[in-house]
Amino acid sequence: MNIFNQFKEELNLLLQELSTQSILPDDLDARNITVEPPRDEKHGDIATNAALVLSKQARMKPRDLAECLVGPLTALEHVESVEIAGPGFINLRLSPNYLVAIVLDAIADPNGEYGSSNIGDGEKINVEYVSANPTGPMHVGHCRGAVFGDALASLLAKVGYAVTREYYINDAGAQIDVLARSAYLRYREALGEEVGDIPEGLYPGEYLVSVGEKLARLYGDKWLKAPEAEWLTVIRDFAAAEMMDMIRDDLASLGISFDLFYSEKTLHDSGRIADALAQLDAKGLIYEGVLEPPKGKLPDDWEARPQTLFKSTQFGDDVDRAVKKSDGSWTYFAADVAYHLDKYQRGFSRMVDVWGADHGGYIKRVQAAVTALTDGEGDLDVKLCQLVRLFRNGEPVRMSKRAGNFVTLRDVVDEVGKDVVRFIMLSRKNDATLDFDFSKVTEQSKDNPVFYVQYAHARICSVRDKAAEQLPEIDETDEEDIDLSLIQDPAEIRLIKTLANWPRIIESAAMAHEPHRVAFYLYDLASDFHALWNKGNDNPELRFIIDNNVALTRARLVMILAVRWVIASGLEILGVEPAEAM
RNA sequence: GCGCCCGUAGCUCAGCUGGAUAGAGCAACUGACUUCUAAUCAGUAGGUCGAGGGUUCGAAUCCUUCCGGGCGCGCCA
Repeated sequence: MNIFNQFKEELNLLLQELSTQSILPDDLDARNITVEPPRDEKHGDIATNAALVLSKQARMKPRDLAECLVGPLTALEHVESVEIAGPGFINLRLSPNYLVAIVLDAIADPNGEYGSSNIGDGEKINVEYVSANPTGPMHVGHCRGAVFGDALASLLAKVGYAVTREYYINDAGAQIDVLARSAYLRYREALGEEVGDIPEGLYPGEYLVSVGEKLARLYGDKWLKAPEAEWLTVIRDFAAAEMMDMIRDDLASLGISFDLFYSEKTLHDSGRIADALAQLDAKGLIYEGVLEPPKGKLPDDWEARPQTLFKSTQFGDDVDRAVKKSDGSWTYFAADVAYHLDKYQRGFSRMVDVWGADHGGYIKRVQAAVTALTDGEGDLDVKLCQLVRLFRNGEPVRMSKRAGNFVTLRDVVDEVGKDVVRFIMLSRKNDATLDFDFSKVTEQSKDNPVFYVQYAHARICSVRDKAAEQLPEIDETDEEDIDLSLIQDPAEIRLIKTLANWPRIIESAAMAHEPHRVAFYLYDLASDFHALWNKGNDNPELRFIIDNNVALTRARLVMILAVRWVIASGLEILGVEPAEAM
């Protein structure tokens, strides 16, 4: 249920009617018409720009066209008044009783999840996120993309997409050999060898110690004197699997799980990369060539060199891209081409990748590959997550990878909790940097949005319990008998209007791939609720529980329980548990 | 040099894919606690939406040129 969509349908019917009466032309393009809540309450409950958008097509002045619509709109049920404003906006005012009833009934409806919709129409969509190299534990930098991707996936599911959450394991590159060598060193250490400082170029982290110990238990001294060629593959696979276990645990601490972990290595082993590149070749998009040197500062070792290139420029990229290294192996990009083709072949025309902002330069080439391989059928949206800057009491937290004192995802979750991390990570647009202050995010004040929203939820639970205690007869009221027309105060109506907006928020957030809008909405909803609560402090008649008035109390409980429901529903999308008490 | 992202109140940020007089929070000032949790609320003040030009009924939003900041820029992942 979405009252704005509902009125848009009514409006479309009216427009058709005007077409048959030849007041409007037959083939109207109504796509740009919006039916939405006006920014200013004085403009009523629902506003439409229909007359402005259609005036050119209708060859009428906007206000004249609007005049034609006023009559039929006024005749609609529950419409209290219709006004033409400004250049030709049409503002509708609904009867307050109707507005209250339709919103609260929709939220209470056990057969429909208020806010859910089916604009996705069951279409498959693949959301790929995190995809951290399996070479160590996850650090805070991964955190944001992890939460963002997870919440986006939930959001898309909420609007009717068939979502697959996917993690691409980069287990094929040189860094995985480094992991193997690092683990091998720890293996020797576990067998009693003195290894001293970890050499430059290997991973020094303590987390590999237990991997070395496990290897020692598994293989004894079998690899101790063996050349690298003999142990590399075995230890590499073992260590990578160990790292993935660790990463899965880290993700679980954030409440994140995936439908599929996809290994880059399998792309190489199965010949899928060669297949994908052959497809591009068949389309005439692969050639041997020499790239222009980049303008400006040249890399020190730059030299003209023939390469196997993909004509990504044909699809909007800035330069053509190499798919083979000089040793004949595939580039990372080649694997990614095959990976995205594979997603498409698995039925995902729609794909979303969540990357760190430092990968921005990579977007065009992958999109070019998707367009080329799917003849434009596939759609890849890439969402970049900007940096998270850590602070403690306003002071930046210094991190250096070399010193090994970088903050891990687990450190953060252990200190402030999953819910705080998740909410804060979504409290900014993905492409804006985010400041995360350990002291601020655990503060219990409205400066902290997590707390503020949780507090509203907890307060409602508190009222609910209090009401059951104070007015036991309340439960005897039949659901049908609740008189919602008792909800009349302007602050109450404002709250109802905010609730009415929830389906629009979900829908627009999902279409824009912007889960942060949900977090901002919840803050606004909590704010409306807190405002109403405090009006009850000033004016006891506006409290939710009115001792001698069961009917009114009942109606108000329905209202605030609706708020509670929407908050819980929104938090669920964000992956945050609502608090019953604080 | 080129590409992408960003620039909105003193600070941190929203702004519903082009709508009406640009909104919150923090900080500042004024006020509300024998309460359904004051962990909150109400009010005041604060703006050339980086700058110029363009598109149109209408621009913070789209196009263009500058200015300033971030990221990236032939085989890394």
